[in-house]
Amino acid sequence: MKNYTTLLKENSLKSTFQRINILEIIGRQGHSSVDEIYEDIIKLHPSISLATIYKNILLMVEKSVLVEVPIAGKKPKYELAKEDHIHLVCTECGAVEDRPCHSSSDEFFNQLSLSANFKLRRREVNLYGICKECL
Amino acid sequence: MKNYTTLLKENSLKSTFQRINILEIIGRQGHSSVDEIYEDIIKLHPSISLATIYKNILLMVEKSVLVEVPIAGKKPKYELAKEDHIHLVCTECGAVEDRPCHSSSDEFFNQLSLSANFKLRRREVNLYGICKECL
DNA sequence: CTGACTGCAAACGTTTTGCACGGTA
DNA sequence: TACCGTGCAAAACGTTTGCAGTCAG
Repeated sequence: MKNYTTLLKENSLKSTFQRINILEIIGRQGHSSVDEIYEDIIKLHPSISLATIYKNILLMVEKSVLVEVPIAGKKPKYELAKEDHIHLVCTECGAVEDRPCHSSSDEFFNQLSLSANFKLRRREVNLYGICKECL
Repeated sequence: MKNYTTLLKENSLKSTFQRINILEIIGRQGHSSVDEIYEDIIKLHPSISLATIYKNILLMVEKSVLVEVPIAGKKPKYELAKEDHIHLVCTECGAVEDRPCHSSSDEFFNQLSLSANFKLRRREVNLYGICKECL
């Protein structure tokens, strides 16, 4: 487990109770929406403001501490920045699972970008379907 | 060019001026947000209601005539349902360009889903970066 | 000690809803 | 003609903002 205080400081953000908690929740849940974070955090810190969560998520996405994961038909989720991976998104229960990438498709995406004169910054692969729990 | 009246009827939707126009705009622009559709449609049909656009987009997504394309940090766009493809999303100007898929990465996604006991329904690949016009 | 961060409440923009009217099949 | 679809206005919702007080460094 990563030290979140250090992570924040490396990105010139002050280490506050609120931020640490947001990061811990996302770290634990894997992928969280603003609401899921809020629901979870008020258990420990009942006076936290939703606005604080919004402000911090915005800030941490800007600083690339967090990554937004947009999901068709749902509110976006947020995850800790980490190496590229694939999302399996369950359209029944909303769960999101990570899977490792595949070097040959990555290479294909690179080539494709190159040939389109496109400066690639981020890849996003979401596979929508029904997870094994929901089947 | 597809006949939109037929497309609507095949999906048991009545063919109205408003729906035809929404489909034509999306067909012409490729990928459109609600606002872009609205801005464009009021030129021809100044009395159209935004609510009508929302209702119809929702309906046509349900009927799989349209597909929602969620985009990190932006409002979602909508495209006509068609065969799988890849999106090049420019983070400068917001343009979205389509590119054909690659059978070997498709095969990888199928295998991955199979091994995860995941019933795959839809693939979504977005590559974020800077397009050649913006470079 | 000082600037950055927080909580609150109000403001804002977007999306949804209910209803009376109008248009398609 | 019977329903489905539309436009309008209001309501609901999610997100952002400004500000006064607080806290981390």
